[in-house]
Amino acid sequence: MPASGAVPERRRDGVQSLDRALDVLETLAASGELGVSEVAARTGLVVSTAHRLLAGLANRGYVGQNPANGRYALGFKVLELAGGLEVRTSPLRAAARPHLERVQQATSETTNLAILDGDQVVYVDQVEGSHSVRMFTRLGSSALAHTTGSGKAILTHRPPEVIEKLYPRTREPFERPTPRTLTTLEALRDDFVRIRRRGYALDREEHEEGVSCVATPVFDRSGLACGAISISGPTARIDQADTAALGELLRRHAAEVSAALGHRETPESARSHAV
Amino acid sequence: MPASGAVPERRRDGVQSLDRALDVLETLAASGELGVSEVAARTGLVVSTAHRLLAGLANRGYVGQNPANGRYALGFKVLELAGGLEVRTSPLRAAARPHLERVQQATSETTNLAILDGDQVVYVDQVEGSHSVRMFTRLGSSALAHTTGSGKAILTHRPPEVIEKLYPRTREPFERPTPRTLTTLEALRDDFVRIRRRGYALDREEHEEGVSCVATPVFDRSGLACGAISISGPTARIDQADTAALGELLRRHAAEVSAALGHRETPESARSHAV
DNA sequence: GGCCACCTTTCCGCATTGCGGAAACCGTCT
DNA sequence: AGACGGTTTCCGCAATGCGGAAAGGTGGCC
Repeated sequence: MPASGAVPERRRDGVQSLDRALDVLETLAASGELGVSEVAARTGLVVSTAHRLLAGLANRGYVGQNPANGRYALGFKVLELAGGLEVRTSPLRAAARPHLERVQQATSETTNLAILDGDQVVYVDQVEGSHSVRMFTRLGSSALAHTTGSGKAILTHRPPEVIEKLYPRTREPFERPTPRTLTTLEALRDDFVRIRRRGYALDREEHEEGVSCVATPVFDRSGLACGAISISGPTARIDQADTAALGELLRRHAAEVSAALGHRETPESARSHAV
Repeated sequence: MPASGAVPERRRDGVQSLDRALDVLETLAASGELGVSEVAARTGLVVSTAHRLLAGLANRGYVGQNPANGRYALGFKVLELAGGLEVRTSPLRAAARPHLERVQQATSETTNLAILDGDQVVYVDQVEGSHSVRMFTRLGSSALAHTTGSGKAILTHRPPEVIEKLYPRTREPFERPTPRTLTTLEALRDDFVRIRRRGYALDREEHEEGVSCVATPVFDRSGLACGAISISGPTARIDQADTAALGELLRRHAAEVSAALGHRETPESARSHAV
């Protein structure tokens, strides 16, 4: 592009065709089945480029084409990739699964298993609640750790220097999806103290208006808080329930999950890692 | 590339950088954590290219870099992609999950939920057996349908013209991972008849030496065989068990899963779709 | 039944993009 | 310290992928 008067401005990170292909995949993941031109419209690509990328992804099985209408959707090869990740979360998931189910049965609410990835939590497993109005977190989705019960439950047991690196004062106020979100390091630290005292973390509409969540951390054999299990649902219902009882229920199950992972329960182990 | 004497041979399908990036992802999925140079070695790329692709993937969260040693591994963003697929398998998985667990408890063997994708089956859920020697199928992995119990169970209920398109005589002998694999359309059809009579499919080391499998199809509300549930384990153990009883167990559970999906159980519905 | 409109797919010349050799950088082990 | 194994950055060259446009399909409307 001769670019009349503009500065060339050559950005040197990212590979264009790869970036665009990932846009295409994410678009399909979000929207289900789409035609080439729809993909092009949503990604801002021209159709011929969208088509080339889709064809390339289809060759490899990452997208599939409906033979009836020629439209494209995510292919099952992406599951295989996820399977590669799974080996890393597998012991945790295996240990937590039955407990998620029991907690779900006891409360009828959606229960989740989350892990920490940088400053985000990733939901790696869940059992859906039985209420007609229930939480729906897509598996594999992520959220800012400081805005969620699970995130705060895990962060509480990270050493302070890690916290300071993740949440430097210079970044205040932290991103704020709702008015109740904690936006300063001090507010977070205060909450960590409360969480440690109570034994469970609470999120009352800090991540999303109308939804609340109770969460407790899970520890692996090295004593690291490697994940968290949580109950989430409409604030009205969570408020109505005895949150202390929910917290206690989660704590008991979390302790069993930790034990299954080889964590030795010493009364202060949770505390020692906390400070 | 001046390419001394060779024919240019410009292949026009596939986007080079995308293809290579997918190679990188698949390598990481298969191997876990790798350094740049290891990735380069395994994919046949030069290190600078491998690094560029890894950096591009890392920008988007599809790979993560261990800050300690600089090595790369799959990132959690791939889970999010898989979550996009999940919405398509979700009702099936939700309906089948409890039954997989019960079958696993009753038999102590690994139980799987598989769907058909072209001529392959994809394992979309599983409950691991409790034996110390047990089947390990990675979630999201796929296998040639004609070599597996689940695949044959589903194919049995596909119309003959679909079967003929998938398995044309011209492709005989079909791919053959073990000596017992069925390699002709006729052999497959004979097996379909047996499967219909018995009510369950059997795979005695047709997919992998030493492992056998019993499987039954699951039907959705439109009467389509949308998946299969199966038990798999070492041939010795499967043989020792009463395969007819295993088949019957699976049939009962498969019927319940089908019912949960809205399939109306008419005695000949299975048969009518079969022929 | 035939035309039209919209969609997917293919084509091809141009220059932008990504390639890869080589050099810089960084930490560890001897 | 020095050397080695690794990651990361740099940069000129041309192969690669870009996108406008045309071709090929399909279904819906008159």
